[in-house]
Amino acid sequence: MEIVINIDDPTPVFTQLMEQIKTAVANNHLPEGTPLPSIRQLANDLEVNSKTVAKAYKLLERDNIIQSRGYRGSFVHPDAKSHCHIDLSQWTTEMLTDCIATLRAKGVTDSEIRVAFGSLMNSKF
Amino acid sequence: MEIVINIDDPTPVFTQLMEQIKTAVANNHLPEGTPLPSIRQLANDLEVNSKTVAKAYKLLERDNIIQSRGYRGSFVHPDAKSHCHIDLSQWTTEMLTDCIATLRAKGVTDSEIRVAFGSLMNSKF
DNA sequence: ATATGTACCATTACTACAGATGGTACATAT
DNA sequence: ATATGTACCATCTGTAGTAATGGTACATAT
Repeated sequence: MEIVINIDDPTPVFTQLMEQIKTAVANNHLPEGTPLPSIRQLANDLEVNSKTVAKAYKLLERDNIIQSRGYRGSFVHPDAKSHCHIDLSQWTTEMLTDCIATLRAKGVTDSEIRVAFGSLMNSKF
Repeated sequence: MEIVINIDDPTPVFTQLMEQIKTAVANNHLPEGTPLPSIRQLANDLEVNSKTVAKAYKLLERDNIIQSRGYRGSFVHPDAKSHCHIDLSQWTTEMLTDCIATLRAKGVTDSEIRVAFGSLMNSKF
């Protein structure tokens, strides 16, 4: 299992991490249950901040790609393969695309959409 | 017809303009067909930039509250009253609220929503 | 000439957020 | 002791958008 971080790549580090781990799971390079390097260990190896790795791990856990077991470490999720093709971000894009397209069709300005969106995201609900 | 701009109000000037004109139409202070002060004139009176007034007028025209007739000036839209209760911004808020709520319910991070939203708004489609 | 709406060009100040970094601390286990 | 994930605190840089300002110009009319 090799993870390579490309700093010249505009893609955020935590995203590169997620993608590579996800790909490794899909390609059977990381079978279900396989222990992953610890957050601190991986951060040290890749020379990135541990919070950055923690962020990637946290999102991967939310997507059911990996499992965190506290002091026991992190492992590939038992059903990782079936979940790693469920692209939540793609679904998010589709949802928003429809919504924005509808608004634009009604003549709502992009600026107005942005402002309304910003207000909604600020009011935590 | 009096329009007052409050600089201390965090509400943008062009928004204050829109609201007051809209309210005046709803309250019959500005009957359909009434000529509005010209963009430059109003900008001069209120001591704001003409582009700011133009922006308000443009949005009001999109909402069918007023009509611009080029060199002839701007007038209250013939069907202004029936349109001035159709709150496009409110409708926009409702659309986005639903969309965001759905995404959040699925566990999508606010940060992810923002990033996806930003990408979509940049790619002009 | 003068005035209308409109369409470009541009700049400035302000705000907000992402991404990443660093430090500290906790409970839990070996 | 050492290591695990995790949760706070914080700072910094870069980017991006809004709001508003200003200037110039155009076709169209009185």
